This record gives sequence, C-alpha cells and structure tokens, in this order.
Amino acid sequence: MARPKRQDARREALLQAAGVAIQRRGLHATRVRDIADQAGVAAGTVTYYFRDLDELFRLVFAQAVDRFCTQREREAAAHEDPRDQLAAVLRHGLPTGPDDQLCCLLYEFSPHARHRDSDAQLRRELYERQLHLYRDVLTRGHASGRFDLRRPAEEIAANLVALEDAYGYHVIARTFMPRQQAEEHLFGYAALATADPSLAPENHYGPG
Amino acid sequence: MARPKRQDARREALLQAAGVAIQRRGLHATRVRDIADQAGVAAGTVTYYFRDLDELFRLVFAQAVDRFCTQREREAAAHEDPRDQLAAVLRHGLPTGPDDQLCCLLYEFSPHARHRDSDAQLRRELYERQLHLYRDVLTRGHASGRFDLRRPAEEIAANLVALEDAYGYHVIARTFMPRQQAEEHLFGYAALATADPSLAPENHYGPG
Amino acid sequence: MARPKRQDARREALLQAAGVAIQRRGLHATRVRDIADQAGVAAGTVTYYFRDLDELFRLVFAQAVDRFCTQREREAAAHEDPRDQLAAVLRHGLPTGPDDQLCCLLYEFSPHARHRDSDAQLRRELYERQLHLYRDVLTRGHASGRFDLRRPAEEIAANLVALEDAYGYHVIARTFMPRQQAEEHLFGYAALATADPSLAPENHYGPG
Amino acid sequence: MARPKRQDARREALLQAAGVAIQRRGLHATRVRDIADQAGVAAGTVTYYFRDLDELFRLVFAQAVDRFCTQREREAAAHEDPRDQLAAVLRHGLPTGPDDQLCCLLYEFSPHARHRDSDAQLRRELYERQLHLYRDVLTRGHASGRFDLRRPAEEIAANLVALEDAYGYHVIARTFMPRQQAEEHLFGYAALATADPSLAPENHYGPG
DNA sequence: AATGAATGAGATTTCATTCAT
DNA sequence: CATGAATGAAATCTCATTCAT
Repeated sequence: MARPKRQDARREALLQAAGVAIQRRGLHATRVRDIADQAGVAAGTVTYYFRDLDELFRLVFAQAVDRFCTQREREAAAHEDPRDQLAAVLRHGLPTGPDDQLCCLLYEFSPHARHRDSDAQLRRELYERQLHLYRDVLTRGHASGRFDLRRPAEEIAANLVALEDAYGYHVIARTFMPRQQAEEHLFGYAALATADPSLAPENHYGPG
Repeated sequence: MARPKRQDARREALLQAAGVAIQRRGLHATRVRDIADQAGVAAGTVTYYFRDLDELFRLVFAQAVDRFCTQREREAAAHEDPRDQLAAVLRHGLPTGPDDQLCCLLYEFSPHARHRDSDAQLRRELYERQLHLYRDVLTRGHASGRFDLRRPAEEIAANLVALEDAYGYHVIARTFMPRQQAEEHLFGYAALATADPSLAPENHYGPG
Repeated sequence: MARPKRQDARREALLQAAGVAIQRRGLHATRVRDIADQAGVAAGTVTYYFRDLDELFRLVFAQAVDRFCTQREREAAAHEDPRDQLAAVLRHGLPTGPDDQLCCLLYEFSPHARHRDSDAQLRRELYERQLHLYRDVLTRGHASGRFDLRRPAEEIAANLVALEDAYGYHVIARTFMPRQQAEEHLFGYAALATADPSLAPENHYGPG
Repeated sequence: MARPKRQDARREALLQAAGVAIQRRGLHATRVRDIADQAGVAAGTVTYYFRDLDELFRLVFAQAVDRFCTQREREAAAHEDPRDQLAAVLRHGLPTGPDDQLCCLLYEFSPHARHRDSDAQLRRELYERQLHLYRDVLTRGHASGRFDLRRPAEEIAANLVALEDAYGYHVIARTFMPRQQAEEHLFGYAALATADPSLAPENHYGPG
C-alpha cells in the first residue's frame, strides 16, 4: 500500500466535496476556494492533493460515471423477469429530482466533452454502459418470449438511453418537467417498442 | 428610433462574433478578448457595447433559440402533407454535424439553465416551441387520417423532442454517433408511434 | 512605426525602473511589485507590458551590456594617442563606486549566465566587445611604436579585461577595495605589459 | 559535547546536499524541497535542522570558503621552492572545469555579498586568505632571490587573485574560456611580474 | 529524531472594466 | 464612436513552515 489510508481518505473527501460544490455552483464557476470551504480545509490543501484542478474535475466526473453505471447495473441484476428488469432500469435512470447529486454532476460535464478529450472518453463510457444495459435486457426479454421487439434491439436501447438523457435533464433543470411525467413518457415508449402493454396502458389515441 | 442603425449593426456583429467564439472555445472559456478578436475590434469596444458580459451571453442564447425555432417552423410550413412535414421537421432538428454552429451554441448554454433564471426561461421557450411544432404536425396528421397515433400526441411530441435533444448532443460531441444513425433511430420511433411504416421499414425483429 | 511612441516610452521607463530595483534589492529578490513601485504604476501594468518577467530581465541585461560597451567604445574613440586611449579605457572600465548602477546590474546577472542561455550569450557579448577594445588599442600602440608589448596582445587584452572584471566587483561589493587602489593595480599591470613606464612609476621592488 | 554526534552528521549531510543543489539549480532557485530530495530526507527534516534557511545558506558558503582556502594553503605548503609554490597555487586557484562544485558555489554567492552582511564578511575572508597566500609566496621568493618583483608584492598578489577570480568565472560559465587558456594567461602575468621566464616563455611580441 | 500532511502568507497571473484621447 | 493603455480585483500557485504522530 504505497499511499497511507489517511491520505486516501482525504482525497476521497475532497472529491466528494468537489462534487457538492460543482452541483451547487456549476462546474464552470467552481473555484478551489469553494471546494476547500465545502471540505472544511484550507485552499492550499486542495492544491496540495491535486496540483492540477482539471485533474480533480476529471476524477470527479470519472467517479460519477462509474457510480451511476454501477448503481444501475446492480439494480438490473436484482430482478429475474425481463419486464421487471426493464422497469427497474428505466426508473433508476431518471434523476430523483432537481437535487439528485449524481445526475447533476453528469450533466455539468456534458458540454466539456466537446472540448476536452478525457471528458469525451468518460462521456462515451457512460453512454456505452447504459446502452449495453438496455440492449441486454431487451435481447433477453425477446429471447424468453416476454418482449416482441417492434424495432431492432440496438435502436430501442439507443432510444431509451436518449430519452433518459433528455428527460433527465428536464427533471434536473429548474422550471421543467416533473419526474412523474418523464417516467410516463419513457414507459410509453417502452410499451410501444416491446409490444408489452403491461408497461403502459394501451389505448387508441385521438388528437391532444 | 432611439438608437441609430450603425450602432445596431455593430451590436449584431458582436453577437455574431460571440457566437463563433463560444462555439469554438466553449461558453465557460470565452473571454471578452476572444469576442473582440473574432469581431476584429478592440476589447474595449465589446464592453462599450455590452456593459454587462452576462447580458451579451443571454442575447446570444436568445438569438440562437429564436433562430433555431424560426428555421424549423419555416421548414414545417413549407410542406402540405403531414408526413412530409414530420420528416422535414425531424431532419432539421438534428445538427448537420459537429460543426453546426447554432446547435453547438444551444448545447453550450444547457447547464447554465440550472443556474441562471434567464437561461432557464430561454431553455423552456426553446423546448415549448419545439414541442408545439411536433404536436401540431401529429395532431393534424391524425385528424387527416394520415397518422394513427399509438400514444397520446403530447407524449409522442415530447419523446420526439427528447430524442432529438439527446441525439443532437451525440452528433455534436466528438467521438459519438454519426448523424445518419441518429436520424434512423428518430424515424424508427416516429414510424412506431404514428403507425406509418413509410417513415421506416417495419419488420419483425429478433435479438441484435 | 508599428508601436506608438507613448507605449515605447513606457516600456523604456519600466526597464529603467527594473534596473534600479535590481540594483537595490538584487536580481533574485526583485518582484514585479518592486518594479511597479519604482516606476510608480500598478503591478498589473508591468505584466501588461512584459507578460514574461524573465524576458524583462533579459532586456534589462541586454540594455546594460550595450550601454556599458557603447560608452567605453565612445570613450576610446575620443583620443588619438594610444596611451591616452588605454588610460581612458582603463579608467572607464571600473565602477565609479558602490552605487554605479550600470556596473551593479552587470554583476547581478553574472551567476545567471551559468543557468540561462540567453544570459550566457549576453555575457559573452560583453566579454568580447571589451576584449576587442583592448586588443585594438594595444595593437595600434605597438604598431605606432608607442608600446613594446611584452606578451601577446591577446593575452594582455584578456588579462586587462579580467582584472577589470574582478576589481570592478571589489569596488562594488561593500567592505572591499576602494576604486583608487583598484585603478593603481590595473595601471601597474598595463605599464608592465606595454613597457610604458609613464602608465605607472617603475621601480625596483622589495618585499611588501 | 552539547549536541550528539549523530545529529551533527545529519547536519553535515544536509549542508553537503545543499551545496550540490545550489550548484545545480543556482542559489536563488534552490528550494527546501531540492535540498531534501538531494539528501534523501523529507522536507520537514531540513527545516527541523535549520530553522532558518538563510542560516543554512550562510553555512554552506562559509564551509565552501574555508574548504577552498584550506585546500590551497595545504597545496602551497607542499612545496619548498617558491616558484613551485607559485605554480601550484596558481594551478589550484582555477576551477577544474564547469563542474567544479566548490568554485561554482563560491561564484553563486558573489552577488549576495552586496546585499547581506554575513556574505560580505565571508567574501572578504575568502579574498584576504588568497591575497595572503600569494603575498607570502612572492615575498619569500623575492627574499630568496628567486623572483625579481617588478611591481610591489601587494599589487602582484592582488592582481593574481583578481585574474584568478575572473578567469575562474570564465571557466565555470558555459560558453566561455577553456581552463588551459586561462592558465596560460595567469602564468604569463606571473612571469612578467616576477621576471621569472621559466613560468612562461618570454619573447618579443608584435601585434596579434 | 524524523516525518509529511496541512497550512497560509505572498507572489504571480488573468482579465473585465475604466477612461483619457 | 472607438480605442487600447492602465488598472485592480480575484483567482491560482508556490513553498517555507508548523505540528501531531
């Protein structure tokens, strides 16, 4: 163990504090000072542990990505029935509300992915792990006869991730869509694509 | 006319220059200097016209939102057949590629909407105008018998906007999804939701 | 004239101020703040003109080298008789006293020449221009029959420069040798090497 | 013995390490960290032993001065014949080359002698011990009839020290004079001043 | 005795903004 | 109207030093 436990704990605490600071102020407005205040240490301590602020941010992002994906993968694994799996994954993909820390973090980093390679890679990892999750559930559901996929599994998975991303943003951004409604829309698409009416009540719809 | 024309022209040019600068460097990294350089004027000139930099950014965002929505509304109006309308709107909602200036701008401002009221309002306007566009097309298509909506028009419209947003980001962010594929996914959903197979070839899909 | 006169004047003033500050505090202890104070401007102004402090220091050194050499070359040119020339050059090569600004500057930069290439080049230029000055005077004095060189002109010139350098340091460093004595030693060597007793009284010397 | 031996040994090691660090990076750029790294200890250990960094530097200088002078005095004492003594002292006064650690150290401290009293005193001690060395050799050589001093012993001694100082710098500073040439110039002067042609071949010299 | 985590003073650097021209 | 020299507030970064272990 090259680095003593105490130092690791402090690093962890700083990353945690940085996460909170970013969620509160926005990534672009978070200063060393904010992180230090949040962690209850001196500003110098932050630069002592992270010579480079960008590196710290990258780690915060990496951790958020991993935590988010792991969480969902675990959630999926907790169910046997593909339909239950799908429902669980759908529900846990959306932020709980405007204060969902993990999700807020992920959105803060999005525009950076256009400008920084390391962020682009992480963003891609986030995307592919989510895609993989959905594709697996759909494929297994189809194989077991539970789902009758009306479009390619790949497309449905991609669409579910996309809807999740977009609605997630709506839930988080103030003045937008409530989580409940976002969830209904997601399940609406899932029902349509898997031809499983138990995911959403099917009717014949007129205008509006 | 309180403000002479020449001054207005200069303001317009600065907004234009700011847009380019933001697209290139990212919103958070754009300095007065960058805008001035891009516009070919002195730094002092920028603050001379825009005492408040935040105001300038807000205007850039507002203009981008309006330009984007107007463009699409015009596009929709250019067609008679609801299906052509829908196809046209879908196609023009996605960025042409990673260099689509207008779309890049819109994404740069997204995380700010969580932190600044004026941005939140603009973001909401952007959302609602797009939503309205789709809902209209769908409703009229349904009324004319062209579409057989399998879910509420409101939901389908919201899902189309959401898919567009998410895929738009993928097209723009480097290392992500090519526009072509994003478009196919979008049409796939549209075909499913409107029960109009002409939008995408319908088959029975197995795993993968 | 790409750069307006006023800006050039300010740059010149800052270089001048930097010279004073360096002489007072020593090169290694001179901060941006000291230069700004000396010039009567804000600290930001110094970095506005000289983004890189090292660059400023290099210019100060370069200017000092050039000024010092030009001064001496002009002095030499003011005389006809080689002996008068030699005497003039010798006298102007030594600092007037511990406050001789130009000389203090040159000594401050000496140790840096071991560590920075640009300083090494300037130091070398300083050396070669002085060497050339002496060699010329000696050669012409010999040719005219005024001097009877007892050692190669090259060696005598090098030795005169070396003595000058070392004694110059003594004159400048506190608690060292008075200028008067340093001058006598220099002339003593010159008399010996040129066999011109008029440069220093020649006797037969016993111990002490 | 108030201070135990082990502690003394550690102090000694740190001074040694500091010397190396200063030679490598230059006095003004040497940080506590560099010394600690060089000595293979923690940074805290350096300040534990030397509460005051300036004090440490002073001791490094003092030690260098003493070591340099003692070395030369021992060298002089190793010979009987005044001419051999003079030759030995001359040879050992010049740095062996650009990496001569002791000499580099002495030069690093030179400009500080203008700004710090303690350094000025050490520099003066260095000067006077060298001066004394030469004066003794010259006086005894003259008394024994070996030398026929053509200038006062005091002046010759001072000039030899001065030449040594200046040429020493040239040898050390990159891009300057090779040691061999410096030595020839020094012997040239010694031969002239002591009228001892065995120190350097005497001829009649024309221009160049 | 020795460490090295943590600090905070002090320096530089960046940059929006002011203002005389 | 437009400039750009000059500013100074605000941020980061460096590093000697402290102190609990």
